[in-house]
Amino acid sequence: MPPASERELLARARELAGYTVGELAARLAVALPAQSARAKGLAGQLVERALGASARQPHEPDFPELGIELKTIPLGASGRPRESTFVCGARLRAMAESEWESSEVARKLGCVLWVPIEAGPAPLGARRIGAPRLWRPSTAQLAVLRADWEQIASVIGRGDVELLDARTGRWLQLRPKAASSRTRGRGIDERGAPLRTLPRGFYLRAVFTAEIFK
Amino acid sequence: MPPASERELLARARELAGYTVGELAARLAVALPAQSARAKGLAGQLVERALGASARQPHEPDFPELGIELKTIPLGASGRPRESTFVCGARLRAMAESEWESSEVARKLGCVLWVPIEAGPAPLGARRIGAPRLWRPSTAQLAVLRADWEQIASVIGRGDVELLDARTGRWLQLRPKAASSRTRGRGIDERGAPLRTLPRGFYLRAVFTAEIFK
DNA sequence: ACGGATCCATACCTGGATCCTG
DNA sequence: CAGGATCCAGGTATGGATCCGT
Repeated sequence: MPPASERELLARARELAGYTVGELAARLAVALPAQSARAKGLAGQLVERALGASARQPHEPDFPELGIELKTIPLGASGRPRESTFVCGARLRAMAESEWESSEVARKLGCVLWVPIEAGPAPLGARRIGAPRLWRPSTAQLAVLRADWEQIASVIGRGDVELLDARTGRWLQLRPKAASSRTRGRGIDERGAPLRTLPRGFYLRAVFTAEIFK
Repeated sequence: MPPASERELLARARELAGYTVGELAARLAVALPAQSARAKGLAGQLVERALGASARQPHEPDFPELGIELKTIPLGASGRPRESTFVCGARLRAMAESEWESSEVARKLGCVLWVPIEAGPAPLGARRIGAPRLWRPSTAQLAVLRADWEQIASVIGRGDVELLDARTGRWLQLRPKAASSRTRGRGIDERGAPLRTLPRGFYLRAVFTAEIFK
């Protein structure tokens, strides 16, 4: 079921291009909610299944053997991304001991298969899947992403996550990642003591992913 | 919905006595599985709901305001318990810093409302709920429970949980508490390093609970 | 008889992302 | 426009206990 090679993965992804999300859902026998707000991550999960992404352990890329991460991304009529892209959850307690090279962000972004999906206002079922793009960051891109990550990680590592907001970082940012603003996860404060705080995640700004789709 | 006093809780529990589990399930609009092996904790959950146990945070007793823990217990025709009683899960990593006075076992056992339920072989739906008993351990009982707990906790605290088995402890024992023997939870080894091991829980032996129902 | 194994319900967490005001 | 808020699916952890082979 999982693709045996990068080549096979790409071939499968190309076959999806042109189909609508509704057609894909029907093929996988999945019902689409009527309101798109009720289906936020659904298209991404359908594409995962269609491409044979493995049931993975947390922190693993979608295709562990290939080291490839899958991301769907909504493109507007202009061909530009309409939303930022979620990269991964931020593990606040472990951030102080993390380094860029071994970070989850670096591993997730090392190689990404982007699958564009037509953005609204069309109903989700009518939106078309686009041509996939396999991307590895350039040296210049990596340098910026790393600088953004290191800035954010150092603040979190000091226990000052509450001082950060989504304005930090040129291309990579930290934003809430939770069911609601009342959700609490585990972090650490300035003294290293346990702290219940809003869970956060790393996101790529749309201005950056637009570069990839230029 | 939660009882306002010990008196009110006991009154509610007395009203349940004499009903069958099937009658209680019907009143709460819950279906009983045909095989009793598929319904292991169900009677306990039905009684919780019938008595108004609060949706609690983990580590809290069932009735936090009253400091009372609810336990159902299967009694055979002889009036003796047919099973051991689960007390609470063992938090292997935190055990080294725990003390009996503030332990979850001591808090759970400080005051227990026992609700007997007729044991098999009758089908679950036909088993009758018995007369409740509000129990606080005697000084002598507490001393033994504490000694058992301290013996077990010291071994866990050393990181030697793998050396323990259910034979340790006169009245309180440690046994597996998991979906299967392959399940793994978080513990620590002799050096304090993280260890994935079988989750365990504290249980009261039936020879002990038999004392309470003498 | 009892030590080890297992079963259900429900809450919580994580990964999939997009929604929605000011 | 974009920062902050939110929504679903699926897996894991926990609390409710009893099952069952030796």
